[in-house]
Amino acid sequence: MQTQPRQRDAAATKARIQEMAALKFTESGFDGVGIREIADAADVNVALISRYFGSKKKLFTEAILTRLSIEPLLQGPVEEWPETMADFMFNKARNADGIDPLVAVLRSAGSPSITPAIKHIFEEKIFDRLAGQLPAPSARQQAALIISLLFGFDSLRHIFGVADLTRHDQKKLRHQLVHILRELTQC
Amino acid sequence: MQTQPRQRDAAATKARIQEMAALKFTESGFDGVGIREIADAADVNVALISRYFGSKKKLFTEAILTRLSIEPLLQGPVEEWPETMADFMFNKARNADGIDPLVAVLRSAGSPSITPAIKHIFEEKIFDRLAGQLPAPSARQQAALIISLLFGFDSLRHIFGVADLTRHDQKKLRHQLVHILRELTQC
DNA sequence: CTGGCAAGTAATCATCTGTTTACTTACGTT
DNA sequence: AACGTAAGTAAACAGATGATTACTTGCCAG
Repeated sequence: MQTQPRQRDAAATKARIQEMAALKFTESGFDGVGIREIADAADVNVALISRYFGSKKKLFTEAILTRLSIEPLLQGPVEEWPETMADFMFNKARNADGIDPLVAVLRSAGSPSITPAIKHIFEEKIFDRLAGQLPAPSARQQAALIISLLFGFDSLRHIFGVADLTRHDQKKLRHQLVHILRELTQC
Repeated sequence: MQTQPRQRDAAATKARIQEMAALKFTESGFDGVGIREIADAADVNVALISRYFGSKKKLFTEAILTRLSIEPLLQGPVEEWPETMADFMFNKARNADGIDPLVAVLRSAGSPSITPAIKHIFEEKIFDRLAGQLPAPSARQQAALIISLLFGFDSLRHIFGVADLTRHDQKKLRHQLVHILRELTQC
């Protein structure tokens, strides 16, 4: 029995690589996955990764960093942001495809080769973005604390898997989170 | 010219390895450093690492995880904790020896081989410890949010190097941090 | 039908990984 | 002074890493 000759579609192949890369990077961070692993998951030859993306680093940038955005949290008026943010944090079935750029970034915090890129994109697309939309005078400090809280919360839940944050009766926790976020967006 | 014959002192050598390992792990996380790099920094033969610590993983445990403690934050009465915590976060010139277990852990979040160990030690020595000392009814949720904030704050400052958190005029930021921590330890 | 370009492949590159081997040599005990 | 234990060393292990090579093959324009 001969294997079916592969259909050729560069665009689709590149997209498939990017998708599986995003998934794998989410699961294991930048250093935790090899390009062979990604290639296998995408059912693609290893050499194509270098061909289409140049390097593993650039693949990470295209697959993860470009998906990083705080925009979903800034819908509606400022007063509603705490609720929106809490929802976002708890509904991190987000795409249901297992891809989570923030988790990928947190898991890649120890990879010296990409932290500069992370820092850059992060300041530009997350920090400045949030600080710019906050009305209050000390917007930058507020933004810093808000993001600290959300980042740390995500770390505890998804990276270190703290049980108390993973439980199902999260009403009280959610309530407290909203309360604190309200405090942080106002004062 | 012949190199001086090396003095022999197993205890001192082991201590030197552990110290330099702690430093290197702080700088680059678990996957970011090779044992040869650590051995060179400690001016020691690579094989001695395996001999004295068994494996890189165990070295990480002994060098980093055992130094991880929340105790310094829980001095004095609960009312003073916010100040103490803020101080601790800002004074992270801590030992001045460049070793920072928390940073090392954050930078190692993407290394699947040690995250279970991190999680265990962390829940035992950080989370349960804090939750147990908080007086309020929903102590565990509060503990979770406090640690989220502190972890995220540390990430932003030391891993992603957000400029606004690294500045020198941190009075206002410190004030806000204390304010939020007070809110988190009381309500 | 047929060239040619581009998509896909297998094999190999050099380097690095953590760990272990067999060996040499320093130091305390007798 | 001789010896044995243990500290330290150099070399090599086997496997994985990211990247590149020279090659085959599918597909579309002419």
